[in-house]
Amino acid sequence: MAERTLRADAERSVRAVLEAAERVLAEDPGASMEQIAAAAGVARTTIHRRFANRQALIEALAASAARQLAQAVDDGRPDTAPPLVAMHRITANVLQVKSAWAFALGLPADPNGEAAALHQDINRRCTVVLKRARADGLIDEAADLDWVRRVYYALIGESLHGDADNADPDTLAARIIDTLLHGAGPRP
Amino acid sequence: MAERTLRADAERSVRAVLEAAERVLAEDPGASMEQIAAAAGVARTTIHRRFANRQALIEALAASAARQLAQAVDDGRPDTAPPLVAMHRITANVLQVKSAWAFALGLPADPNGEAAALHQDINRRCTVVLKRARADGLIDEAADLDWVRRVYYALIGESLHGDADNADPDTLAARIIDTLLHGAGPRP
DNA sequence: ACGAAATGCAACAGCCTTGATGCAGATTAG
DNA sequence: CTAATCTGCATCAAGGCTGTTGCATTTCGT
Repeated sequence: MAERTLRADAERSVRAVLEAAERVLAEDPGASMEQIAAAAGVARTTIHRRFANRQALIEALAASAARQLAQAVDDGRPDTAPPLVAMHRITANVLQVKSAWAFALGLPADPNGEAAALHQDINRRCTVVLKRARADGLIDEAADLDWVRRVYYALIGESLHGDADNADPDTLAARIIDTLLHGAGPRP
Repeated sequence: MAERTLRADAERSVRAVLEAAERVLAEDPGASMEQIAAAAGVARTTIHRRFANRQALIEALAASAARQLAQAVDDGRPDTAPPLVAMHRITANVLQVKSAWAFALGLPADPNGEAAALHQDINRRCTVVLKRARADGLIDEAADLDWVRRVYYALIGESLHGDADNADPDTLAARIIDTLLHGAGPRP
């Protein structure tokens, strides 16, 4: 993992390839290295110099995206901010990262890969926030927190499908949390 | 569309191929025709006799699955049964179909294909049920029904990810509808 | 039982993709 | 500036997948 420091231009190439891979593969998961290289403005051989296999590229892509997602969660201060505030900030942050790396984050995580560990860590932090929310009376005592977390993820994922929809992350986040906590039923 | 009546064994082959395609492609969307043929217990050439292209096979798969999904919705009597009953029955039915044809139903629908029309029809029926539920006071007057429908779909999709989970469709359906209507917040 | 339909098998050509290699020129670090 | 690094380009071999065809054999419909 600890690759010797790359030269500046090489690092730029790697980033360009990863971003191009996200764009191209999102539209066609079976796209060729050639297509990815073209989208990155790079020769195909350059990709092969940095990533041995197609799979190596994919794993690097997944790991990169997972790191950004973990950062997005951390930025919301899940351990210290008031639960409702943390949930809102985290949701808004995650929405942005997920919309930019939808393909990479939807990848089946290799159990021994870096991405899997990161996702597990994210799950932990998410559960922490939910527990704190429950302690504050925001979530029902009897609720199955694992199910709540899965519903939360699903709501985030669904929010991203709305294309030209209201693209403001804060508005979307508000709706997600409102739906998560209160559902669609009539308000008192 | 109106293919001349196939002989009984031919029809069996087609079914076997579609079921095998669902199984194989769900695990590896890039799997070869050879793998699908093997899983179907059929020679690769037989597939090519019934489906000109790989794409033709995929479209047929999507259409077949969409038909079953539409049937599952219809079986819940969305127009006549009491909204809550219809929602529960439809959800349970859909869960079963979706778990059996997850890959095919997740396929990007060709706008001019049969599958797209069916999905549109399903959306319509779903909206009808939701409107009836709102008229009965089950859903808030101010709720955005389009969002509610999308959340409903997302909850169904999420429920299928739980593998060896509680596999009883009725239990899962009950949780889905409860979450959709009330969320995770504290109960009165 | 008879003819039509369907299947398996083998073989083929065409195409695309993957990796690898060598080399000349551009870019960067110190 | 100078040497190391990086890149583009051209090329190559190997392998896999697709779609098709011909023929012998089995299965079905009536």
